[in-house]
Amino acid sequence: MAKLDFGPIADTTRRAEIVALLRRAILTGQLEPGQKLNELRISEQMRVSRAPLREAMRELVQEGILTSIPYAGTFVIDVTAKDIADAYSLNKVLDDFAIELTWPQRDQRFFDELDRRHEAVKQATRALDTTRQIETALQLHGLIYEWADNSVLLETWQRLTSRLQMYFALHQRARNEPVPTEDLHETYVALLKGADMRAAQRHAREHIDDDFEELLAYARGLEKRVAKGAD
Amino acid sequence: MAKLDFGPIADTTRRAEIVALLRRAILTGQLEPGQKLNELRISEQMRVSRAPLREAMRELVQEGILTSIPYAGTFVIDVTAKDIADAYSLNKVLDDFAIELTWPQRDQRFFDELDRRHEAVKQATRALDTTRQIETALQLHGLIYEWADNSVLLETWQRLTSRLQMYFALHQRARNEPVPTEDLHETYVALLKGADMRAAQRHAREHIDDDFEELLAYARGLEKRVAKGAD
DNA sequence: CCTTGTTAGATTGTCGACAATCTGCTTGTC
DNA sequence: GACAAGCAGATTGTCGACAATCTAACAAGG
Repeated sequence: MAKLDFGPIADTTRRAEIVALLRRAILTGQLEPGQKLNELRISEQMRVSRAPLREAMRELVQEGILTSIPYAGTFVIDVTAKDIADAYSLNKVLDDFAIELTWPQRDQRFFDELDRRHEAVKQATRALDTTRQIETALQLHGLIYEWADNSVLLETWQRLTSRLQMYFALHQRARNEPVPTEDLHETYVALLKGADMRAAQRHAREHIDDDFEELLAYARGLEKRVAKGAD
Repeated sequence: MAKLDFGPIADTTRRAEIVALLRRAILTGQLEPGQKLNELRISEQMRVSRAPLREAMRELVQEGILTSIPYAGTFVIDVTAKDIADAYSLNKVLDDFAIELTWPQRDQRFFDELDRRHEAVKQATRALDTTRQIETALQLHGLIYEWADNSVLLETWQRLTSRLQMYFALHQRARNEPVPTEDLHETYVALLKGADMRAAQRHAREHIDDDFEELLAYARGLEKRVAKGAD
Protein backbone atom coordinates (compact mmCIF):
# COMPACT_ATOMS: atom_id res chain seq x y z
CA MET A 1 0.00 0.00 0.00
CA ALA A 2 1.20 3.48 -0.83
CA LYS A 3 2.41 5.43 2.21
CA LEU A 4 0.18 8.46 1.90
CA ASP A 5 -0.31 10.37 5.09
CA PHE A 6 -3.61 12.12 5.63
CA GLY A 7 -3.67 15.61 7.01
CA PRO A 8 -5.61 16.35 10.15
CA ILE A 9 -9.35 16.64 9.79
CA ALA A 10 -10.89 20.09 9.82
CA ASP A 11 -11.65 21.66 13.20
CA THR A 12 -15.40 21.55 13.22
CA THR A 13 -15.93 23.79 16.21
CA ARG A 14 -17.21 27.32 15.99
CA ARG A 15 -14.45 28.34 18.33
CA ALA A 16 -11.74 27.37 15.87
CA GLU A 17 -13.39 29.27 13.06
CA ILE A 18 -13.82 32.33 15.22
CA VAL A 19 -10.16 32.21 16.14
CA ALA A 20 -9.23 32.09 12.47
CA LEU A 21 -11.53 34.97 11.60
CA LEU A 22 -10.37 37.18 14.42
CA ARG A 23 -6.72 36.39 13.88
CA ARG A 24 -6.98 37.27 10.23
CA ALA A 25 -8.79 40.52 11.03
CA ILE A 26 -6.06 41.50 13.46
CA LEU A 27 -3.08 40.42 11.40
CA THR A 28 -4.30 42.22 8.30
CA GLY A 29 -4.90 45.36 10.29
CA GLN A 30 -8.67 45.42 9.86
CA LEU A 31 -8.79 45.60 13.61
CA GLU A 32 -6.49 48.38 14.71
CA PRO A 33 -4.08 48.28 17.65
CA GLY A 34 -5.70 49.40 20.87
CA GLN A 35 -9.19 48.80 19.54
CA LYS A 36 -11.69 47.22 21.88
CA LEU A 37 -13.53 44.07 20.93
CA ASN A 38 -17.16 44.29 21.95
CA GLU A 39 -18.32 40.74 22.65
CA LEU A 40 -22.03 41.29 22.08
CA ARG A 41 -21.55 43.08 18.81
CA ILE A 42 -19.06 40.62 17.38
CA SER A 43 -21.10 37.62 18.47
CA GLU A 44 -24.14 39.06 16.72
CA GLN A 45 -22.18 39.81 13.57
CA MET A 46 -20.85 36.26 13.49
CA ARG A 47 -24.22 34.76 14.46
CA VAL A 48 -22.63 32.98 17.36
CA SER A 49 -23.16 33.05 21.09
CA ARG A 50 -20.67 34.73 23.36
CA ALA A 51 -19.33 31.49 24.86
CA PRO A 52 -17.24 30.26 21.90
CA LEU A 53 -16.31 33.84 21.08
CA ARG A 54 -14.92 34.40 24.55
CA GLU A 55 -13.00 31.13 24.41
CA ALA A 56 -11.54 32.18 21.07
CA MET A 57 -10.51 35.52 22.51
CA ARG A 58 -8.80 33.76 25.41
CA GLU A 59 -6.69 31.86 22.92
CA LEU A 60 -5.68 35.00 21.10
CA VAL A 61 -4.81 36.68 24.36
CA GLN A 62 -2.40 33.86 25.13
CA GLU A 63 -1.15 34.06 21.57
CA GLY A 64 -0.07 37.57 22.34
CA ILE A 65 -2.09 39.61 19.85
CA LEU A 66 -4.94 40.50 22.21
CA THR A 67 -4.79 41.78 25.75
CA SER A 68 -7.49 41.56 28.36
CA ILE A 69 -8.41 43.63 31.38
CA PRO A 70 -10.99 42.03 33.69
CA TYR A 71 -14.38 43.71 33.55
CA ALA A 72 -13.00 46.32 31.16
CA GLY A 73 -12.61 44.47 27.90
CA THR A 74 -10.32 42.76 25.45
CA PHE A 75 -8.20 44.88 23.13
CA VAL A 76 -5.89 44.48 20.19
CA ILE A 77 -2.35 44.85 21.50
CA ASP A 78 -0.68 48.19 21.16
CA VAL A 79 2.38 48.28 18.99
CA THR A 80 5.32 50.19 20.35
CA ALA A 81 8.67 50.69 18.72
CA LYS A 82 10.22 48.77 21.59
CA ASP A 83 8.00 45.76 20.95
CA ILE A 84 9.09 45.66 17.37
CA ALA A 85 12.73 46.09 18.27
CA ASP A 86 12.45 43.32 20.85
CA ALA A 87 10.79 40.91 18.46
CA TYR A 88 13.35 41.82 15.86
CA SER A 89 16.40 41.17 17.98
CA LEU A 90 15.04 37.88 19.25
CA ASN A 91 14.23 36.90 15.70
CA LYS A 92 17.87 37.28 14.77
CA VAL A 93 18.95 34.92 17.50
CA LEU A 94 16.31 32.35 16.60
CA ASP A 95 17.14 32.51 12.90
CA ASP A 96 20.73 31.72 13.68
CA PHE A 97 19.68 28.72 15.70
CA ALA A 98 17.11 27.54 13.18
CA ILE A 99 19.61 27.65 10.33
CA GLU A 100 22.11 25.74 12.42
CA LEU A 101 19.59 23.00 13.17
CA THR A 102 18.22 22.85 9.67
CA TRP A 103 21.55 22.86 7.91
CA PRO A 104 22.50 19.19 8.22
CA GLN A 105 18.95 18.12 7.41
CA ARG A 106 18.60 19.86 4.10
CA ASP A 107 17.62 17.52 1.29
CA GLN A 108 15.89 17.64 -2.07
CA ARG A 109 12.47 18.01 -0.48
CA PHE A 110 13.75 20.99 1.46
CA PHE A 111 15.06 22.68 -1.67
CA ASP A 112 11.84 21.98 -3.54
CA GLU A 113 9.74 23.43 -0.76
CA LEU A 114 12.07 26.41 -0.60
CA ASP A 115 11.52 27.08 -4.29
CA ARG A 116 7.79 26.57 -3.97
CA ARG A 117 7.48 29.16 -1.23
CA HIS A 118 9.80 31.54 -2.98
CA GLU A 119 7.61 31.24 -6.05
CA ALA A 120 4.54 32.03 -3.94
CA VAL A 121 6.15 35.25 -2.76
CA LYS A 122 7.02 36.28 -6.29
CA GLN A 123 3.51 35.54 -7.43
CA ALA A 124 1.94 37.63 -4.68
CA THR A 125 4.38 40.39 -5.53
CA ARG A 126 3.40 40.33 -9.19
CA ALA A 127 -0.26 40.35 -8.22
CA LEU A 128 0.36 43.40 -6.03
CA ASP A 129 -1.42 41.61 -3.19
CA THR A 130 0.20 43.23 -0.18
CA THR A 131 -1.35 41.09 2.50
CA ARG A 132 -0.55 37.90 0.70
CA GLN A 133 2.97 39.05 0.04
CA ILE A 134 3.61 39.49 3.73
CA GLU A 135 2.04 36.13 4.46
CA THR A 136 4.06 34.25 1.88
CA ALA A 137 7.30 35.99 2.79
CA LEU A 138 6.87 34.90 6.40
CA GLN A 139 6.07 31.38 5.26
CA LEU A 140 9.22 31.32 3.19
CA HIS A 141 11.12 32.49 6.18
CA GLY A 142 9.40 29.93 8.39
CA LEU A 143 10.67 26.95 6.43
CA ILE A 144 13.93 26.79 8.34
CA TYR A 145 11.89 26.56 11.53
CA GLU A 146 9.70 23.77 10.26
CA TRP A 147 12.76 21.92 9.08
CA ALA A 148 14.74 22.39 12.27
CA ASP A 149 12.80 19.57 13.93
CA ASN A 150 12.50 21.33 17.26
CA SER A 151 8.91 21.65 18.36
CA VAL A 152 9.54 24.29 21.01
CA LEU A 153 11.50 26.44 18.59
CA LEU A 154 8.73 26.12 16.02
CA GLU A 155 6.09 27.20 18.50
CA THR A 156 8.17 30.16 19.53
CA TRP A 157 8.58 31.19 15.92
CA GLN A 158 4.87 30.89 15.25
CA ARG A 159 4.07 33.14 18.17
CA LEU A 160 6.60 35.63 16.93
CA THR A 161 5.22 35.39 13.39
CA SER A 162 1.79 36.54 14.45
CA ARG A 163 3.20 39.80 15.65
CA LEU A 164 5.61 40.26 12.82
CA GLN A 165 2.79 39.85 10.36
CA MET A 166 0.75 42.39 12.25
CA TYR A 167 3.60 44.87 12.33
CA PHE A 168 4.32 44.56 8.65
CA ALA A 169 0.67 44.80 7.72
CA LEU A 170 0.30 47.96 9.75
CA HIS A 171 3.36 49.41 8.15
CA GLN A 172 2.15 48.68 4.66
CA ARG A 173 -1.24 50.10 5.45
CA ALA A 174 0.29 53.27 6.76
CA ARG A 175 2.56 53.78 3.80
CA ASN A 176 -0.33 53.01 1.51
CA GLU A 177 2.12 52.22 -1.24
CA PRO A 178 1.49 49.33 -3.56
CA VAL A 179 4.43 47.07 -2.75
CA PRO A 180 8.10 46.65 -3.52
CA THR A 181 8.31 44.86 -6.81
CA GLU A 182 11.90 43.75 -6.55
CA ASP A 183 12.82 40.37 -5.20
CA LEU A 184 14.55 40.61 -1.85
CA HIS A 185 14.72 36.89 -1.24
CA GLU A 186 16.84 35.71 -4.16
CA THR A 187 20.08 35.78 -2.25
CA TYR A 188 18.54 34.28 0.86
CA VAL A 189 17.25 31.27 -1.04
CA ALA A 190 20.52 30.83 -2.89
CA LEU A 191 22.55 30.86 0.30
CA LEU A 192 20.29 28.31 1.95
CA LYS A 193 21.02 26.03 -0.97
CA GLY A 194 24.74 26.65 -0.81
CA ALA A 195 27.52 25.16 1.28
CA ASP A 196 28.45 28.04 3.58
CA MET A 197 26.28 28.02 6.68
CA ARG A 198 27.97 31.01 8.26
CA ALA A 199 27.28 33.06 5.16
CA ALA A 200 23.63 32.07 5.24
CA GLN A 201 23.35 33.06 8.89
CA ARG A 202 25.11 36.34 8.27
CA HIS A 203 22.83 37.15 5.37
CA ALA A 204 19.74 36.24 7.39
CA ARG A 205 20.76 38.73 10.05
CA GLU A 206 21.35 41.49 7.53
CA HIS A 207 18.24 40.58 5.59
CA ILE A 208 16.21 40.99 8.75
CA ASP A 209 17.89 44.29 9.36
CA ASP A 210 16.68 45.58 6.01
CA ASP A 211 13.14 44.50 6.62
CA PHE A 212 13.01 46.02 10.05
CA GLU A 213 14.73 49.30 9.50
CA GLU A 214 11.79 50.96 7.83
CA LEU A 215 9.41 49.30 10.20
CA LEU A 216 11.19 50.72 13.20
CA ALA A 217 11.29 54.20 11.79
CA TYR A 218 7.58 53.98 11.14
CA ALA A 219 6.85 52.67 14.61
CA ARG A 220 8.85 55.39 16.28
CA GLY A 221 6.76 57.84 14.33
CA LEU A 222 3.49 56.74 15.83
CA GLU A 223 4.94 56.26 19.26
CA LYS A 224 2.73 59.05 20.54
CA ARG A 225 -0.31 57.23 19.24
CA VAL A 226 -3.25 57.07 21.64
CA ALA A 227 -5.24 53.92 22.23
CA LYS A 228 -8.71 54.53 20.90
CA GLY A 229 -11.79 52.73 22.20
CA ALA A 230 -14.07 50.81 19.86
CA ASP A 231 -17.14 52.20 18.16
CA MET B 1 4.42 63.17 48.20
CA ALA B 2 6.45 59.98 48.25
CA LYS B 3 6.69 58.24 44.88
CA LEU B 4 5.37 54.83 45.82
CA ASP B 5 4.06 52.83 42.91
CA PHE B 6 1.14 50.51 43.52
CA GLY B 7 1.21 47.07 42.03
CA PRO B 8 -1.65 45.92 39.87
CA ILE B 9 -4.82 44.96 41.68
CA ALA B 10 -5.56 41.28 42.17
CA ASP B 11 -7.34 39.42 39.37
CA THR B 12 -10.77 38.99 40.86
CA THR B 13 -12.19 36.69 38.25
CA ARG B 14 -12.85 33.04 38.86
CA ARG B 15 -11.14 32.30 35.59
CA ALA B 16 -7.82 33.66 36.80
CA GLU B 17 -7.99 31.64 39.99
CA ILE B 18 -8.85 28.50 38.10
CA VAL B 19 -5.89 29.05 35.80
CA ALA B 20 -3.61 29.37 38.81
CA LEU B 21 -5.02 26.26 40.46
CA LEU B 22 -4.80 24.12 37.35
CA ARG B 23 -1.34 25.34 36.44
CA ARG B 24 -0.06 24.53 39.88
CA ALA B 25 -1.62 21.07 39.77
CA ILE B 26 0.01 20.37 36.43
CA LEU B 27 3.41 21.84 37.18
CA THR B 28 3.73 19.98 40.47
CA GLY B 29 2.79 16.73 38.81
CA GLN B 30 -0.48 16.26 40.68
CA LEU B 31 -2.03 15.96 37.27
CA GLU B 32 -0.05 13.44 35.29
CA PRO B 33 0.97 13.77 31.64
CA GLY B 34 -1.63 12.40 29.28
CA GLN B 35 -4.34 12.59 31.89
CA LYS B 36 -7.72 13.79 30.76
CA LEU B 37 -9.41 16.73 32.44
CA ASN B 38 -13.10 16.06 32.93
CA GLU B 39 -14.85 19.41 32.83
CA LEU B 40 -17.92 18.47 34.81
CA ARG B 41 -16.00 16.80 37.59
CA ILE B 42 -13.46 19.59 37.97
CA SER B 43 -16.11 22.30 37.85
CA GLU B 44 -18.02 20.54 40.63
CA GLN B 45 -14.89 20.12 42.72
CA MET B 46 -14.09 23.80 42.36
CA ARG B 47 -17.71 24.86 42.84
CA VAL B 48 -17.63 26.74 39.58
CA SER B 49 -19.57 26.50 36.35
CA ARG B 50 -18.00 25.09 33.24
CA ALA B 51 -17.78 28.43 31.41
CA PRO B 52 -14.86 29.97 33.34
CA LEU B 53 -13.25 26.56 33.64
CA ARG B 54 -13.28 26.09 29.90
CA GLU B 55 -11.87 29.55 29.36
CA ALA B 56 -9.11 28.79 31.83
CA MET B 57 -8.34 25.56 30.02
CA ARG B 58 -8.12 27.42 26.72
CA GLU B 59 -5.45 29.64 28.21
CA LEU B 60 -3.43 26.68 29.42
CA VAL B 61 -3.72 25.03 26.04
CA GLN B 62 -2.16 28.10 24.45
CA GLU B 63 0.40 28.14 27.22
CA GLY B 64 1.49 24.75 26.01
CA ILE B 65 0.87 22.55 29.03
CA LEU B 66 -2.54 21.26 27.98
CA THR B 67 -3.64 19.92 24.64
CA SER B 68 -7.15 19.77 23.31
CA ILE B 69 -8.93 17.52 20.83
CA PRO B 70 -12.39 18.74 19.76
CA TYR B 71 -15.22 16.66 21.18
CA ALA B 72 -12.70 14.31 22.76
CA GLY B 73 -11.29 16.26 25.66
CA THR B 74 -8.44 18.30 27.07
CA PHE B 75 -5.35 16.51 28.30
CA VAL B 76 -2.14 17.26 30.12
CA ILE B 77 0.62 17.26 27.50
CA ASP B 78 2.66 14.13 27.08
CA VAL B 79 6.32 14.47 27.89
CA THR B 80 8.67 12.87 25.44
CA ALA B 81 12.44 12.81 25.60
CA LYS B 82 12.48 14.82 22.39
CA ASP B 83 10.35 17.56 23.91
CA ILE B 84 12.76 17.87 26.79
CA ALA B 85 15.76 17.85 24.50
CA ASP B 86 14.16 20.51 22.30
CA ALA B 87 13.32 22.75 25.22
CA TYR B 88 16.78 22.24 26.58
CA SER B 89 18.65 23.18 23.41
CA LEU B 90 16.51 26.25 22.88
CA ASN B 91 17.06 27.22 26.48
CA LYS B 92 20.80 27.28 25.90
CA VAL B 93 20.42 29.70 23.02
CA LEU B 94 18.07 31.95 24.94
CA ASP B 95 20.30 31.98 28.00
CA ASP B 96 23.18 33.16 25.90
CA PHE B 97 21.07 35.97 24.52
CA ALA B 98 19.59 36.91 27.88
CA ILE B 99 23.00 37.17 29.51
CA GLU B 100 24.24 39.31 26.66
CA LEU B 101 21.33 41.71 27.03
CA THR B 102 21.45 41.78 30.79
CA TRP B 103 25.18 42.19 31.09
CA PRO B 104 25.49 45.95 30.51
CA GLN B 105 22.47 46.61 32.69
CA ARG B 106 23.65 44.91 35.82
CA ASP B 107 23.60 47.18 38.84
CA GLN B 108 23.36 46.94 42.59
CA ARG B 109 19.65 46.15 42.48
CA PHE B 110 20.42 43.28 40.14
CA PHE B 111 23.04 41.82 42.44
CA ASP B 112 20.76 42.21 45.45
CA GLU B 113 17.92 40.46 43.70
CA LEU B 114 20.31 37.76 42.56
CA ASP B 115 21.35 37.13 46.15
CA ARG B 116 17.77 37.21 47.33
CA ARG B 117 16.70 34.52 44.90
CA HIS B 118 19.79 32.47 45.55
CA GLU B 119 18.97 32.59 49.22
CA ALA B 120 15.43 31.40 48.49
CA VAL B 121 16.81 28.36 46.69
CA LYS B 122 19.12 27.52 49.56
CA GLN B 123 16.29 27.87 52.03
CA ALA B 124 14.00 25.55 50.06
CA THR B 125 16.88 23.12 49.79
CA ARG B 126 17.45 23.15 53.56
CA ALA B 127 13.71 22.67 54.11
CA LEU B 128 13.77 19.67 51.76
CA ASP B 129 10.84 21.18 49.91
CA THR B 130 11.30 19.69 46.46
CA THR B 131 8.57 21.57 44.68
CA ARG B 132 9.64 24.87 46.09
CA GLN B 133 13.25 24.15 45.28
CA ILE B 134 12.42 23.71 41.61
CA GLU B 135 10.32 26.83 41.67
CA THR B 136 12.96 29.01 43.28
CA ALA B 137 15.75 27.63 41.11
CA LEU B 138 13.79 28.58 38.00
CA GLN B 139 13.11 31.99 39.46
CA LEU B 140 16.80 32.48 40.10
CA HIS B 141 17.47 31.46 36.56
CA GLY B 142 14.74 33.75 35.29
CA LEU B 143 16.32 36.90 36.65
CA ILE B 144 18.52 37.38 33.60
CA TYR B 145 15.38 37.31 31.49
CA GLU B 146 13.57 39.85 33.60
CA TRP B 147 16.60 42.08 33.51
CA ALA B 148 17.16 41.76 29.79
CA ASP B 149 14.42 44.29 29.11
CA ASN B 150 13.04 42.43 26.12
CA SER B 151 9.36 41.65 26.53
CA VAL B 152 9.22 39.06 23.79
CA LEU B 153 12.20 37.22 25.17
CA LEU B 154 10.67 37.28 28.63
CA GLU B 155 7.39 35.83 27.38
CA THR B 156 9.23 33.11 25.54
CA TRP B 157 11.13 32.22 28.66
CA GLN B 158 8.00 32.10 30.75
CA ARG B 159 6.38 29.69 28.34
CA LEU B 160 9.48 27.56 28.42
CA THR B 161 9.57 27.72 32.20
CA SER B 162 6.17 26.14 32.54
CA ARG B 163 7.36 23.05 30.82
CA LEU B 164 10.74 22.95 32.46
CA GLN B 165 9.09 23.10 35.86
CA MET B 166 6.78 20.28 34.85
CA TYR B 167 9.65 18.16 33.60
CA PHE B 168 11.73 18.65 36.71
CA ALA B 169 8.79 18.00 39.00
CA LEU B 170 8.03 14.75 37.21
CA HIS B 171 11.61 13.72 37.44
CA GLN B 172 11.81 14.42 41.15
CA ARG B 173 8.57 12.57 41.70
CA ALA B 174 9.83 9.56 39.82
CA ARG B 175 13.13 9.40 41.64
CA ASN B 176 11.32 9.84 44.90
CA GLU B 177 14.52 11.01 46.47
CA PRO B 178 14.49 13.89 48.88
CA VAL B 179 16.61 16.45 47.06
CA PRO B 180 20.21 17.28 46.31
CA THR B 181 21.49 19.16 49.32
CA GLU B 182 24.54 20.67 47.67
CA ASP B 183 24.44 24.10 46.15
CA LEU B 184 24.72 23.99 42.38
CA HIS B 185 24.21 27.69 41.85
CA GLU B 186 27.16 29.17 43.72
CA THR B 187 29.37 29.43 40.66
CA TYR B 188 26.55 30.67 38.47
CA VAL B 189 25.79 33.54 40.80
CA ALA B 190 29.45 34.40 41.22
CA LEU B 191 30.04 34.54 37.47
CA LEU B 192 27.03 36.77 36.92
CA LYS B 193 28.59 39.18 39.38
CA GLY B 194 31.98 38.99 37.72
CA ALA B 195 33.51 40.76 34.74
CA ASP B 196 33.78 37.96 32.20
CA MET B 197 30.58 37.66 30.22
CA ARG B 198 31.83 34.83 28.02
CA ALA B 199 32.67 32.81 31.09
CA ALA B 200 29.19 33.36 32.48
CA GLN B 201 27.61 32.26 29.23
CA ARG B 202 29.83 29.22 29.01
CA HIS B 203 29.00 28.21 32.55
CA ALA B 204 25.28 28.71 31.94
CA ARG B 205 25.44 26.29 29.04
CA GLU B 206 27.30 23.68 31.06
CA HIS B 207 25.14 24.28 34.08
CA ILE B 208 22.09 23.54 31.97
CA ASP B 209 23.75 20.44 30.67
CA ASP B 210 24.14 19.12 34.20
CA ASP B 211 20.53 19.74 35.05
CA PHE B 212 19.23 18.15 31.93
CA GLU B 213 21.40 15.11 31.68
CA GLU B 214 19.59 13.17 34.35
CA LEU B 215 16.28 14.48 33.15
CA LEU B 216 16.88 13.18 29.65
CA ALA B 217 17.94 9.77 30.84
CA TYR B 218 14.81 9.57 32.91
CA ALA B 219 12.60 10.70 30.05
CA ARG B 220 14.07 8.19 27.67
CA GLY B 221 13.22 5.53 30.21
CA LEU B 222 9.53 6.22 30.16
CA GLU B 223 9.41 6.80 26.44
CA LYS B 224 7.23 3.72 26.10
CA ARG B 225 4.77 5.24 28.53
CA VAL B 226 1.13 5.04 27.50
CA ALA B 227 -1.25 7.94 27.86
CA LYS B 228 -3.82 6.95 30.41
CA GLY B 229 -7.33 8.40 30.52
CA ALA B 230 -8.72 10.01 33.64
CA ASP B 231 -10.73 8.19 36.25
C1' DC C 1 -15.40 75.65 41.04
C1' DC C 2 -14.02 71.38 42.73
C1' DT C 3 -15.03 67.21 45.07
C1' DT C 4 -17.88 63.45 46.46
C1' DG C 5 -21.94 60.37 46.31
C1' DT C 6 -25.52 58.38 43.44
C1' DT C 7 -27.63 56.34 39.72
C1' DA C 8 -28.63 54.45 35.02
C1' DG C 9 -26.81 52.19 31.22
C1' DA C 10 -23.69 49.27 29.03
C1' DT C 11 -20.41 45.49 29.17
C1' DT C 12 -18.10 41.64 31.04
C1' DG C 13 -18.25 37.41 34.01
C1' DT C 14 -20.87 33.38 35.32
C1' DC C 15 -24.53 30.04 35.40
C1' DG C 16 -27.66 26.17 34.21
C1' DA C 17 -29.80 23.83 30.32
C1' DC C 18 -29.76 21.99 25.70
C1' DA C 19 -27.58 20.25 21.29
C1' DA C 20 -23.88 17.82 18.92
C1' DT C 21 -20.54 14.41 19.05
C1' DC C 22 -17.95 10.50 20.64
C1' DT C 23 -17.37 5.77 22.86
C1' DG C 24 -18.44 1.32 24.07
C1' DC C 25 -21.77 -2.14 24.22
C1' DT C 26 -25.32 -4.83 22.39
C1' DT C 27 -27.64 -6.96 18.74
C1' DG C 28 -28.35 -9.13 14.56
C1' DT C 29 -26.51 -11.25 10.44
C1' DC C 30 -23.46 -14.07 7.81
C1' DG D 1 -16.78 -16.32 15.77
C1' DA D 2 -16.26 -12.00 12.91
C1' DC D 3 -18.24 -7.90 11.62
C1' DA D 4 -21.37 -4.03 10.74
C1' DA D 5 -25.47 -1.37 12.47
C1' DG D 6 -27.59 0.78 15.93
C1' DC D 7 -28.51 2.20 20.50
C1' DA D 8 -27.47 4.27 25.37
C1' DG D 9 -24.56 6.82 28.24
C1' DA D 10 -21.23 10.13 28.98
C1' DT D 11 -18.75 14.27 27.60
C1' DT D 12 -17.87 18.28 25.00
C1' DG D 13 -19.68 22.42 22.45
C1' DT D 14 -23.08 26.05 22.35
C1' DC D 15 -26.85 28.87 23.81
C1' DG D 16 -29.70 32.38 26.27
C1' DA D 17 -30.37 34.55 30.70
C1' DC D 18 -28.77 36.48 35.00
C1' DA D 19 -25.23 38.56 38.24
C1' DA D 20 -21.21 41.44 39.03
C1' DT D 21 -18.68 45.20 37.66
C1' DC D 22 -17.36 49.30 35.27
C1' DT D 23 -18.22 54.00 33.13
C1' DA D 24 -20.08 58.28 32.61
C1' DA D 25 -23.43 61.55 33.65
C1' DC D 26 -25.60 64.09 37.11
C1' DA D 27 -26.79 66.00 41.71
C1' DA D 28 -25.42 67.61 46.37
C1' DG D 29 -22.35 69.71 49.33
C1' DG D 30 -18.30 72.22 50.62
